[in-house]
Amino acid sequence: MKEVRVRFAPSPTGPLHIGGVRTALYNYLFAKKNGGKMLLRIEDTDQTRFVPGAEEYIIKSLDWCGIKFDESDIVGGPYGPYKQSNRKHLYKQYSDELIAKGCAYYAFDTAEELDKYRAEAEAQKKTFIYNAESRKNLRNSLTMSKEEVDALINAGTPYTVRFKMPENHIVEMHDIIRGDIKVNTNTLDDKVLFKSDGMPTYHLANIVDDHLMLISHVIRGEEWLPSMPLHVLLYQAFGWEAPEFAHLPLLLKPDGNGKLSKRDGDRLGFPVFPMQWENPETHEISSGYKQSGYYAEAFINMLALLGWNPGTEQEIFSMDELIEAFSFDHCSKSGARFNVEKAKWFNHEYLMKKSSEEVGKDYQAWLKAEKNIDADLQYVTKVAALVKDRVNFVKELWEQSFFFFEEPVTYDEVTVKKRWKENSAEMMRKAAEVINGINDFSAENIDRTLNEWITGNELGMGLVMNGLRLMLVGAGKGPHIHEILALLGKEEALKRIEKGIKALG
RNA sequence: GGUCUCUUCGUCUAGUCUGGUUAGGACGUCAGGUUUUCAUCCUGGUAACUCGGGUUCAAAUCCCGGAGAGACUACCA
Repeated sequence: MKEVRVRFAPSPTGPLHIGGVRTALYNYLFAKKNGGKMLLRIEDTDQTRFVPGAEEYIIKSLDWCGIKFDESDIVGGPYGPYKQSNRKHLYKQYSDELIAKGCAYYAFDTAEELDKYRAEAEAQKKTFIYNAESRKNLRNSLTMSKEEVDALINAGTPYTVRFKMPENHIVEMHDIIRGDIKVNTNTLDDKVLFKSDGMPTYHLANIVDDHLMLISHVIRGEEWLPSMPLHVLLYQAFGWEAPEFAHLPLLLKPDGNGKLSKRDGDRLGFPVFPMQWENPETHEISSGYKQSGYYAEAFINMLALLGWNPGTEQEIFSMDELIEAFSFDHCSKSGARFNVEKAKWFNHEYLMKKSSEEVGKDYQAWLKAEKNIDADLQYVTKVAALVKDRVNFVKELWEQSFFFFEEPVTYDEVTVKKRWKENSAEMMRKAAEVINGINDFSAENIDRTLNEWITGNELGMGLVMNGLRLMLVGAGKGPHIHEILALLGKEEALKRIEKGIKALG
């Protein structure tokens, strides 16, 4: 097998959404699995759709995901430049070559004229197609004399170059995921290859660049399947060997129908973008996985399993494990509906696997940023160790551990009603005495001492423990009492008990 | 409308090539257990082969036909 070379080729027309990230991921996994190269090519042939910051956003996002390129304008490479606007000068000769070979022709129809034809056809419930039939009646180099054409071009008349689609020819193609596909060229149209603004269209630039960059496998979304015949025909017209194709299933909306779009995210309460994006024009902010608290590893793991499976029951994969396991044999053909709950579960799994130190560090930063609390790292790490298994995200840690950072201000009404009995106050005074008497204030020792005291005096475990919880936490939740006591320290604990007794009486 | 693609639990999917499974797993959900609390966790349950024909002793799996869904249908990618 020849060297595997794949590319991810986004258009910088906005932020990359998770479908695009997955396409990049599968390209990356396939390349690495096969010891090949992965390159990034920016396809910015449409100058009217340029969005400032989009290219930088794409690069930063993929970097966060851990998808690294072997060749790009950033890291360099022997086939650059890797941005099509910087390759502009390359394309015209190929368009000329096709015309010389009789595979393409000049067309002088203006955009307005074509719009008019489409509107007229639509009025009769028909579709206007620029093809072998209609091109006979349109203004192009197939209907005009050479002199006429030369005169128009020399006069600077705008023109496009169109592919001359062969008539009644069956294009036989093979897709790695979908198998054999046949299409009759009569259903296809004469696509524009070269625009009147001097830029190639996607179709031309894509084929030329893939050829020049020695791409072996084209791995892209299913939305490209309809242009596959044109692309195959272009390779044939040039006399080039075509790469292999793999068209990936689409990512669908979690509700309703259709493919996932940029607007779905914040409408349904989950991000569609890897990282937060601010629209440079409207300054509207779209949320991102990173900012929502997802770990990149969890995000990638979740995305990898949307449309691919290992064939085993393993679900948690590191990037290296994904590379090892990846194969198109286990890619599905049908679109995958995105599921937020499962995404959260993945993050939960990764959060549990992380060390308390790591989670503690993130939580410490969160506390500073969100609550303006300067917490000691050692202390936060201990808190994280106690509660990290209970949440999906670092930001949810607060809900489970706020009482380690601030004393209770209110006491949960339902819990008070249920747990605070007539003799509770008296019991808490006694408990405070016992706690005050503990010298070795370790969780184990507190646990033992409290247990001995309660069982020895037949006081009722629930009465004492639930009462203490109310004093220390202000609610009926949290880790074991002895753990809370040990972390809070004797002084703080006693203070809270005293305060609680006063408050609840 | 036309062309192409797709179709297994609510969702992601295994199984289809090489017919014979109690159609498996995960998320969700429900129940139970653990826990002095809440959560986590553990155990169990729930729930699917798009429909109709055909071939066969036997069809999710092979064949034919319908239905539904999606993508594309720009001098956008």
